[in-house]
Amino acid sequence: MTFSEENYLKTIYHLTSVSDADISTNAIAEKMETKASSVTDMLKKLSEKDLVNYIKYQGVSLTDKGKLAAKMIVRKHRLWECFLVEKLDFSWDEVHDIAEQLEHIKSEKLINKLDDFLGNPTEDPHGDPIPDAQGRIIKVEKQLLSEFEKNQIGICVGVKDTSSDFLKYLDKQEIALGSQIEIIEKESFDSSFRIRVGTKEITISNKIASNLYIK
Amino acid sequence: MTFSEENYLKTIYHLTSVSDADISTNAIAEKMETKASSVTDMLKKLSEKDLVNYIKYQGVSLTDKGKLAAKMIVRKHRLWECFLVEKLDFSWDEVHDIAEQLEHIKSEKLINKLDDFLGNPTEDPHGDPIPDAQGRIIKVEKQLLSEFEKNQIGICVGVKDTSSDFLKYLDKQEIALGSQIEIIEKESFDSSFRIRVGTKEITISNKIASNLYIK
DNA sequence: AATTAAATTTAGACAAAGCTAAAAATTATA
DNA sequence: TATAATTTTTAGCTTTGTCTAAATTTAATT
Ligand SMILES: [Mn+2]
Ligand SMILES: [Mn+2]
Ligand SMILES: [Mn+2]
Ligand SMILES: [Mn+2]
Repeated sequence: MTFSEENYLKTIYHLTSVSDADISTNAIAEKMETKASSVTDMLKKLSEKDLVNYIKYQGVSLTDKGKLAAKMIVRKHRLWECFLVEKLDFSWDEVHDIAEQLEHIKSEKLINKLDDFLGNPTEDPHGDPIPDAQGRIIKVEKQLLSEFEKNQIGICVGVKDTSSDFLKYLDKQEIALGSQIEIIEKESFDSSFRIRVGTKEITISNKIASNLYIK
Repeated sequence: MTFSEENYLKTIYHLTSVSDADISTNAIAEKMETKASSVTDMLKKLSEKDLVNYIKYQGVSLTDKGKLAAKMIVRKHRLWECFLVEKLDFSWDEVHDIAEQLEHIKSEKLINKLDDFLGNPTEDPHGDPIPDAQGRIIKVEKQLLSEFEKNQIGICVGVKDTSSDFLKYLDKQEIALGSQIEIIEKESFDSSFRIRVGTKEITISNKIASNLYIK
């Protein structure tokens, strides 16, 4: 499988996890910053290899084979992110681009040994689940902070937006995975929040609250 | 720089280290298991980028820029091999092919952090030197076992042939980097050797002796 | 020196993956 | 329902890196 094929599978996998319905050509093109015509070409190719179910004009979905392949790429991506953060001391906003490269390294033995070396983690540095060697995922119950109400208390367990900018903002506010967050006030006008993180009280916009997963 | 360009540079670098003279198109083709015409095409491209000095029909050599680039790829290859052996517990005959992939990962920060994580090793699992971030190499004095004479004693510090088959043979004979080797007898008829490795006495062919570096 | 052999380059073709522009199908709207 | 807007596909072209076959250059041998 080529890098490009792997990237398409991964993108379809990620789009599926949010919408559930069949994925449109344009949605893939937009996410991958490529042209719809290129997507069509690749969908034919993936369909030929039985990795996706593709009907002209109707969108695509992953076959079981394609889904497993996608999960293995996600597994590699997230394990490498763990390695970079936990062993090489990278910060969580620096690892994604490097993992985008490392996820394409082909060696089952390597990834399984890496998994063991890291102590078989179930989540990556952004709180996202790591599929095991069989593609199984441990789902963790979590809600967006924006769905919380006044006086509720939770633990930050993940981020929805994993952009470097957002992660650096969280660092600045001293919000990390494991931080306790208490809703002090919810402003009805703009849906912003007054929250307590550890000992500090801060105000965050609704956009921020909509990208933080809490349990 | 593409994977392919990197592989050509690396090949030219390795061929240079044995012959010193300009490298021929055919030598590159043979080493890379490709066709001479493909090599010619790539040499033009590398020459255009000032990575090699290339004169039609006359062979190539690396420019300073090309040599440094090649060294950085070799650096990555050998550091990853160290990682695989020392941290992930691979054996020395399993790591080359995986390192062939990992050597193309682009991130200076990654490779320098990996270097630190490994304790800044100067040699890879096969006894080959690891260039530092500036491309400097610590040369170690070493001779082929085949050049040794009766009664001489030395330490195994490297292998010339790094094929899996040869490395597995050495494992079987319990010869590893650091093993003490004493020449008991040199058979003049076929240039085979009777040697002592640790407590054991074994006979090795000249071909074996010509692929073991001793200090 | 002339001829032959070997090495190297050129010419032309192909597959992968991308693009633009035009055609076709689907969806939305009047 | 007919028309317009949007989405998707097709057709044709480009780049990268490879190949085969033919042409050219260099090296080796009479
Ligand atoms: Mn990531
Ligand atoms: Mn992640
Ligand atoms: Mn190697
Ligand atoms: Mn090595």
